[in-house]
Amino acid sequence: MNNNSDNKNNTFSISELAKEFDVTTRAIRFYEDKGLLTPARRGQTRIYSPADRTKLKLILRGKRLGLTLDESRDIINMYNPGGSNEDQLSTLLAKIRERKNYLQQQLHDIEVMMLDLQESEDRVIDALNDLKTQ
Amino acid sequence: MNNNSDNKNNTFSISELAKEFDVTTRAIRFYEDKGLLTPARRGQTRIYSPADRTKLKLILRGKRLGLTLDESRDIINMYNPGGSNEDQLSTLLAKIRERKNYLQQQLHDIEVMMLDLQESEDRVIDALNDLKTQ
DNA sequence: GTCAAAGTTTACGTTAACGTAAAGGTAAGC
DNA sequence: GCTTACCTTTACGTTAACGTAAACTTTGAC
Repeated sequence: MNNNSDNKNNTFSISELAKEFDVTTRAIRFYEDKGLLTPARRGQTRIYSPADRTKLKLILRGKRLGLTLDESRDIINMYNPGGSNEDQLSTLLAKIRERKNYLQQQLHDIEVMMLDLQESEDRVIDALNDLKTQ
Repeated sequence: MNNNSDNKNNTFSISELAKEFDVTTRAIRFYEDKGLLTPARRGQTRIYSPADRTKLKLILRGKRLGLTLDESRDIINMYNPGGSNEDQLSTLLAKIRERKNYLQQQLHDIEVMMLDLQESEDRVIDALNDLKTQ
């Protein structure tokens, strides 16, 4: 056996995750600083579980949707109720629904922008054809 | 007639637009600094046409989708071919398609996140029901 | 043992997108 | 003429999300 960090238990090194998701290790450590990830350690070295990997995935998805890291952390926390107090649950429910509404708005924005771009594309294609059949 | 800036020709003052879209006048001027808007002037005062208003709308839509102002400017410029050179048109076409791909990715991200949030919402609702029927 | 690759911490630098004064011009209403 | 409301420019401040560099340790391969 020659290279890979972990062969049996499925865990990941920081550079493995960095490669897989095409981010820098600096970024991953930064997410940890901000409290979004809390990998285990073997000595000094960080060891990432599949759960950590999933969280990173969620973070990056959030980024693509224009969320801040704080917002992504909130969303990640939404996935496991945790505090079972009724007030907390209600607050959480409200947040979830607010998020869904925002996503709904984004969906609409994308639809409209897609249509606009499609029109632009059509016009550009027409213009190109005009040049060629000239 | 008592207040509004313009009664006949439909133009807008900076604060009118600021109110309508719920942004600050500072932000609107900033977009101008960055070359995204170029309103007419009456003396020093900025006067916005419906076209300017539309551009502002595009900018804000872009923001909601996580675009930078530079990217939004690019997109706005995509809407009118302008330079009719063939190379330019091809480049433009490529950009448009790249944008569409990105939006496609975002659509997928939203779908997935929506589903995840729906599951979370269901779980939270169940938890709340459990508390009440306890 | 040593060399390169990958890991670590600490810390200063950078960019985007405005916020927030400061200091002043202009026009309407009283 | 004075206030009030809205406009202007100039300019320094701020936050988020890392980049980049320095200085050091650990580890597998030869």
